[in-house]
Amino acid sequence: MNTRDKILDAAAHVMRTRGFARTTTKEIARAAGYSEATLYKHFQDKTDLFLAVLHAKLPTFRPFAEELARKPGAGSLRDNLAATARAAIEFYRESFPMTASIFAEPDLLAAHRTSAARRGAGPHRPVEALARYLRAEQEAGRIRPEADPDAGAALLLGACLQYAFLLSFAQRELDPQAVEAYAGSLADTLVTGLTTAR
Amino acid sequence: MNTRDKILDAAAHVMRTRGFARTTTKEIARAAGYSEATLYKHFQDKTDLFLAVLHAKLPTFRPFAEELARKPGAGSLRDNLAATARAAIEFYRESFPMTASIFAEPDLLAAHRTSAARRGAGPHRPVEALARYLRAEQEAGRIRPEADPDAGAALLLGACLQYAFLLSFAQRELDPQAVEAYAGSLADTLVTGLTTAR
DNA sequence: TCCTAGTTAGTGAGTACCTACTTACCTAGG
DNA sequence: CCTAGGTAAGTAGGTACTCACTAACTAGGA
Repeated sequence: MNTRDKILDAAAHVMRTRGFARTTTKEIARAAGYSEATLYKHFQDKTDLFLAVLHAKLPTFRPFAEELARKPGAGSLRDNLAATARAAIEFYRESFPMTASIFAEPDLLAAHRTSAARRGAGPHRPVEALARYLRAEQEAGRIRPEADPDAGAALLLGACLQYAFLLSFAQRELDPQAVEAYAGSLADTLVTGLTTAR
Repeated sequence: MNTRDKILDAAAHVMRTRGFARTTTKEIARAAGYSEATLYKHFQDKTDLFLAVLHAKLPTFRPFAEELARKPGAGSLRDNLAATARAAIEFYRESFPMTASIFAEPDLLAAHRTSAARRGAGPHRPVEALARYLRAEQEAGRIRPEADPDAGAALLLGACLQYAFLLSFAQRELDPQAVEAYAGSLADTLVTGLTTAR
């Protein structure tokens, strides 16, 4: 692992523990095992370093979205949704602390938003992926035609985001059994809504 | 309005615009129209001031929760849920920037969590209020008995939280027409799920 | 095989600035 | 005269960032 990556690793670690705003260049340098001046050989300034950390270390939903794209027609709709909910809770749980803390720095938020948009990333992508899957199931006839796939996707993933938010707020760990039960009842409630005539 | 309240107002305003972490005592004092030293006549230190701001200025869901408690049996379930969604989006939209930015300061988050718990507030309260309403409707026979009111509440409010989150991230204003349509399709999707047999 | 010059990766010791917080003082009302 | 509310002018410590420097390695010409 080269120096730049070591610095990114250390910065991500310090950001997660000390919090975004309280992270100092001195602390990052010490955690990485280099001097402060070395940071500035590899990054223009602190903002540049933070954007690089966000780019490199924010978890991505892409692998699961790709799996979801292969699923229409296979497996039960309910189980697919429950699996999506479990993956989404983990995804949001991992990304939330870092994402939320960017809101403390409006300037950084703006910079991150533009750089993320340029890369085609963004927080709405999971919802879009799930909505695409639901539309495919709708065309395959497994979801009733009047249903709204966008609303369905927003409901399921919103509940997952909220779950992760509450866990972060309470500073609790994930309990796999509780997640399993929660994801299941979300899927049950949602599927019945999507598949049953009024 | 007394000095203390003026300071709280100014602090809340600066926190919203400059961001939580970047807010300085000097800036608050200037915005309030007092000297920096005056802040310390009214608050012990900066943390004490911030906790007071959070206590005084965080929006509350209580008025709407109370209205919701009077509703079971009156009006259509769908319209009640759509109204709840609209209120929740506004509530989350207002409280999210401040709430999320606390995550940048783990120490402050912990302090706020304990002080909020002591006052009986907390981010889970809206979900609980909605779940209580849904249970009442279930007992009144307007929701099928096998449905899970907790899951229903989590789905609806989660989607609203997510909507507010995305708006904050995109730094867009609320578009009442879009909110109306969004809340409606959420309620439609959810109600069908809660009221129809499989 | 040496000598030399350039490059790369890193650092110790600062600097200029900003921050939360304090002190000594003032002033008006009761 | 005392006290509550207010201030100007600090202080001590922390912050991002810079600069002059070193040591190790590389390339290439005589």
